Amino acid sequence: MATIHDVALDANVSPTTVSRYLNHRIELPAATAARIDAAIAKLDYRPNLLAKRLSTGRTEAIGLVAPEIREPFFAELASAVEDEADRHGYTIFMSSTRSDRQREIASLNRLHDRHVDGLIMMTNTPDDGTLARLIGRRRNVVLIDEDIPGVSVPRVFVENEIGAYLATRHLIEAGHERIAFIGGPDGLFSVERRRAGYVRALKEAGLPVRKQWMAGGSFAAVFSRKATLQFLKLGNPPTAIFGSSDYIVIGVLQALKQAGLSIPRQMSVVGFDDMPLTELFNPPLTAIRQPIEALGRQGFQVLFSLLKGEQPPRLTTLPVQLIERDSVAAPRKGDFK
Amino acid sequence: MATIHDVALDANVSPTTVSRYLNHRIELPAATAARIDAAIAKLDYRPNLLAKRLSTGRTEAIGLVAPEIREPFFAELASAVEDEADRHGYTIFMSSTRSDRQREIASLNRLHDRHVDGLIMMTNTPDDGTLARLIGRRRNVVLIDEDIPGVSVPRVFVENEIGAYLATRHLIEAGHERIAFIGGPDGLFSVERRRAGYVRALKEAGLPVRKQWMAGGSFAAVFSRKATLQFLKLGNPPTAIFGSSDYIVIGVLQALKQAGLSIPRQMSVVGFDDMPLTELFNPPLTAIRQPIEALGRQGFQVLFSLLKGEQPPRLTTLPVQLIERDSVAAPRKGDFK
DNA sequence: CCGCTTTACGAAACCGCTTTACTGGATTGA
DNA sequence: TCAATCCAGTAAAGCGGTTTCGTAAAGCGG
Repeated sequence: MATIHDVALDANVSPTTVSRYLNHRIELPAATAARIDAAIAKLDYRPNLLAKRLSTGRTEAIGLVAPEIREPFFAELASAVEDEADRHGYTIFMSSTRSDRQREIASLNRLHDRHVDGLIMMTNTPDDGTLARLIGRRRNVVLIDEDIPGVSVPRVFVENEIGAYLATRHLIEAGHERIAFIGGPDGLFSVERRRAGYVRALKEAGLPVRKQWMAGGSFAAVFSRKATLQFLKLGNPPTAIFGSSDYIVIGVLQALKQAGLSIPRQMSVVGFDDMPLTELFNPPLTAIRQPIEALGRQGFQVLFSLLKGEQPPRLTTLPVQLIERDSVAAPRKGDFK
Repeated sequence: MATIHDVALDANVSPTTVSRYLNHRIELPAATAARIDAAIAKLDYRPNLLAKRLSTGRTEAIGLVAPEIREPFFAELASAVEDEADRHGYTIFMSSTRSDRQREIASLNRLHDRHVDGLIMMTNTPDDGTLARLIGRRRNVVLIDEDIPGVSVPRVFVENEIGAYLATRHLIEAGHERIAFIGGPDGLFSVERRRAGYVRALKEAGLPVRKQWMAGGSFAAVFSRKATLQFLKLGNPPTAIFGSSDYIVIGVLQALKQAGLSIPRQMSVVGFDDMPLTELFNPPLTAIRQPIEALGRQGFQVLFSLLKGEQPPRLTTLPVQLIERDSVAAPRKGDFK
């Protein structure tokens, strides 16, 4: 394969000139430029990226760290990041952490190892400080979707509290008074915010906030399935469930199906995320839509400006939106139990 | 940051020795090894990957090229590849081609540019020879899921023909005699195979193969929706539809909903892929399951052996399986039209 | 004790690009 | 006309590893 030397030789200039010409660090007389262009074409020259990277110390790649890239929410987000990155000449490395601390740390170390120039990080397991400490030492990290307390890197979030408020109010407006909430892992920032929005809507409507109608602890579907079955056993079961993530709602759906309850006739359900394909669910899911695409693009933009040495905003908050489909109806008192 | 020189200095050996020790190309007396280990720990030395890559010419990264990584099928597959790659010390670059030839070519060029050591390639647009020519020049390419005629790289496919046969026979056994088939883009290998399986099942059962019950041309949901509505307008409409991909079935579902037909009472539907979440669809989808995970892992394995200079099998074919859910029932003659 | 093998390691070239510091000649301003 | 400036480049030193070739010293068999 041709190197920059071969091109230089053929064009009768020095490698320096070729390099600077290609990197737009010099303006050459048309004749010289033409000779170089001709040589490049003739030799089918392609700069050796490996050499370039060693020389510049930059990889023009960024890492995207998510709990599980195969899940629609993250897949969609990854796709947006990739597209935005591609348009700026960056490629992306993806890694799934399976919500495992060790894998999260390994991803962070990739940044340290110059695998990538920067990192867009998503986590959904509460940090005990390990992650915060590690991130504190790194430059060029952007946090997306979920906070890690104690770190000061730029963050891009959505309006979690408002979204939960909207969802809950939607249920209240449909006539529900017994509304359950299923959150995710305890201590997780977004979960707390969503719980806060739920509580605010209830209080505002003068409805009681009952501990037995609130569950949490994990995003796993098995968990929310159990929680839902728990709810159904109550003497005073909820008539609606707000799941603080669509994954949680999947478990809710499974539980209701298992219990033979029909949605929304016997139980109304609202999700959070509005991840792809939920409109094809049975029934099509009413949910708070996160601006997944915008989240990804903004995430890259913020990282990009960080890489350029700029000072991006410390916090970007993106709006959410209630998407009404068919999983919410008025409650039918005494319909069961 | 500490370099190999610093370590060498501290351990009182040469960089050569450190390098060879770290790459297991030499066996050192315990004392020397201990000195090196100590120096590494003390200086928190991490090999500069960029230098290593330039030096070896290897990146220990592979590319994964798919039409659209955000779609569940590819997301799942990507996840499997990533996991398998990770376990062998490889990282993966993903890119979505949006079924765009230019983007496919760009991905291939990444391999040429030493971005990656190898490529796992998926395409779903029939090739006019461009791709085949390009791939012919590249080493270390593995084709997954879909063929490109005229290339001789290793391939990993599923039993497309058998899968379609199973799906069709399943419908026949349920009592259907008017079974439609919606394929994907014309000329696509997997689509042809699936059509062949469909035809074989029909013929074997002595059922007629009718052109007006067969559609094709694209994987897009809008397309299959139109095709389905076409079917419904026939004087003699099918009572069951076999969609040669779950994406196609999504369009079918939309059309049937639009037409107010219930599944499976008025129309039975079978999909192909069994991508994640379709069990939550309305109704839960009966489909031929592709072994997505195995496809990804095998794909990596084959590429890996290619990278090691071995001769992997030219063709690996993985088995499929019929997953029965609730979208198939016996036809009810004269139920509509 | 001599020649040979093994052990333990090192010097230096190399991977291919970028970048800093510099130069010889042409142009310009005073 | 002479110094200053600009133009069009260049030589050479990195970047930080790997790898080839080689050697001094120790071990060993006869």
